[in-house]
Amino acid sequence: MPLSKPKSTISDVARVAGVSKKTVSRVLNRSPHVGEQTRQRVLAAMAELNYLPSPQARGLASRRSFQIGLVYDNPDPLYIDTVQRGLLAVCAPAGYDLVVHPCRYGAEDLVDDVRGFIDRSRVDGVVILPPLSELQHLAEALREAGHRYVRLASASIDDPRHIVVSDERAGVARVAEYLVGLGHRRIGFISGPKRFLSARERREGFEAGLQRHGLRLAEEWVVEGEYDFDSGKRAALELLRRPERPTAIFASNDDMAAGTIHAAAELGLRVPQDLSVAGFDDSKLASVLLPPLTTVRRPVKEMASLAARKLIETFTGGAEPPQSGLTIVKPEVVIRASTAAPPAA
Amino acid sequence: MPLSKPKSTISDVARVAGVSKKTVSRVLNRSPHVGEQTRQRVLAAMAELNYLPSPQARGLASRRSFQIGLVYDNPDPLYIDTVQRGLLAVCAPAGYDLVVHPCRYGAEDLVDDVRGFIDRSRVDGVVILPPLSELQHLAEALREAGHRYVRLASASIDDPRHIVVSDERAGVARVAEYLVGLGHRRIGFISGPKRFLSARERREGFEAGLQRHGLRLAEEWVVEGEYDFDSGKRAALELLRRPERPTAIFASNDDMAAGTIHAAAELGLRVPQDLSVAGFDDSKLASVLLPPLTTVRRPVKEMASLAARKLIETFTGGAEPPQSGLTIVKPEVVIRASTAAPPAA
DNA sequence: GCCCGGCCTGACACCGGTGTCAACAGTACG
DNA sequence: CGTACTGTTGACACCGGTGTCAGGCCGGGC
Repeated sequence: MPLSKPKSTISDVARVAGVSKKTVSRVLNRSPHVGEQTRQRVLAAMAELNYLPSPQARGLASRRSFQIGLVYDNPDPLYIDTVQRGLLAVCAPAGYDLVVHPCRYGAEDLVDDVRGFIDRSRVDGVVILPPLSELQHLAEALREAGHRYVRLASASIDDPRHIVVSDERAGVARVAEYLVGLGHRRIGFISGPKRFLSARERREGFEAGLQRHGLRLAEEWVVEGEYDFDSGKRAALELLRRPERPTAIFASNDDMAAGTIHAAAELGLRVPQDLSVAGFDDSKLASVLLPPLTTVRRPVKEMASLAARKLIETFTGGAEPPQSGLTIVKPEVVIRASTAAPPAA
Repeated sequence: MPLSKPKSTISDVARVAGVSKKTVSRVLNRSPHVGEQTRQRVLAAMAELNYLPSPQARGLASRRSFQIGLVYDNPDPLYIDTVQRGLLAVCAPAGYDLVVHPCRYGAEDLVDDVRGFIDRSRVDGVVILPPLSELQHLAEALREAGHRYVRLASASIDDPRHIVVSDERAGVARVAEYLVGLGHRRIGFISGPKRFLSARERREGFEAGLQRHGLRLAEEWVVEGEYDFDSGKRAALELLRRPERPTAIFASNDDMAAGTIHAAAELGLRVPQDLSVAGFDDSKLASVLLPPLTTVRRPVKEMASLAARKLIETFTGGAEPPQSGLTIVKPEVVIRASTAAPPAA
């Protein structure tokens, strides 16, 4: 079987354009010190020969791979997919490819795994998604090894140049206010595992929202789940079997909110007439559930694009470009049919 | 900021081990013609220096990138995620990285886009997912360009060495038989867009299943959807508003099945008492829907692993290894609460 | 008219591996 | 004992770019 057609090289282009390899290289890298006519000749030669530079050769000589890595362990595939598209929206035009590296949050050798990935693949930098992005020691290990990275996270836990933050606190607070506004007073809260920063952020945001209306979240209205359907259902059943039943439940992600809806059905409660349910993520689930779920949407794709831009900036940007300060995006509440006013007492 | 620590190179290893670069290279590539003691010395030196070969240098010299590409345009993120993990399960141990390249099925310049991706990134080969994998002209263009690829598809449409097939016909046939076995006779069928091979395959499978019980699928029981929630809901409403209402509906994927459940709810029909609903994909939706959805599960991860294995085989395998014949996997029916016997007449 | 500095350009080494080919055992064979 | 292998090893060019540095050209200041 024939290999791919013989590709033309920089030398071919140089010959056709009547210049040196180095000058072609300069054109390739948009070096400013190239005469306009020369540039045009080179560009014409490139076009004529259908020239594409070899990333390996470029990488070898310049110690850059023109690839960035995505490091994650996230249970929500839609999130991953959206992030990948958001990254590529910036990477592709800039000539970068995306190499994916899923790994395990709880793994003993997580740090070695990630460092090994970067060292082996020679990606120019990595984007780290939550919950991995919350691991301070991971980030520090990478920093020490001299690797470039940008974290996506739910709160500011890093140098502004290495992080994109979604202000989940504010988003969740808004849901709390919305529920209170509907008239709810007995509101259950299903939290994520406390070991995750995101879980703590969401809880704090919820409390902040309640406080703004003079209410507070009593400890007994909080049950901890594991961010998955089953734990959400269990937590909801626990809340709903209390003598004084909540009229609304906020689950810290959509999977647990789905579990809550199932729990309600099991107890013969109608959503939203008897119980309002809200979630977090605006996952695919949310719109397809019955009833469709009120939830919080983070601009995931935009966050990813911002992260890619930040990362690429650190490669190309000469000095420290201070224009890229702390990047914060604001989630929004998506109101659907799973929430309504509480039943008349 | 310091760049990553100075990496050790093959020359360092050679010096420490007291051999030539070439011998180190041989050890690296598992060449059989290396003395056992020499090999040990080299391995020891590698370990001591914490040596990792540079993929760019390897790639430059050997015209291989040790990366494979994933080319797709699929609306189901869980599918993508599962495929990625299945590919990596094989790629990682073999020393390959995965570069992702989502693209648009309907795009004018799809072929150029994909070829451009391969040429620019220099991936050693690509895996193509449905529905892109159904595009004959894409595969042919790649073959002509001398690129390696493996397709994942729902029917055999290529040289066995370039495809992994899931026998969706058989899977759907089994659902049909299952519904008939429950006692259903008036069964609606929501098909995918006819332009997709997968859609046609599923329909044929369904008809085959019915025929096995002496039944046939009347044209008026078939409505075409677009594989998404809304079109599924519309199609179901159309079926359910007929004077002679179906007692069961098979939707060609889970999103449309979810739409069907919503349609039933809108018409005041209970699932499964008044209407049985079955889908296809076993997406995340399926288990979380209320009621949970009877559906068809393809072993997606395994398919992806097989595809990766096939692809890598074509790089390394010397001659044509005939052992890798046509690879067919069988989907299975997952029975959940959305299906039951039809209501008594 | 001369010198200086800035802008363009090219020669050449080098990045870190692999392919080719030849040299050098050691062994079996005639 | 010479010959022909087979198996192991190294020298060296080369893959296709980039970094360094030097040189030629030009305009402006003295």
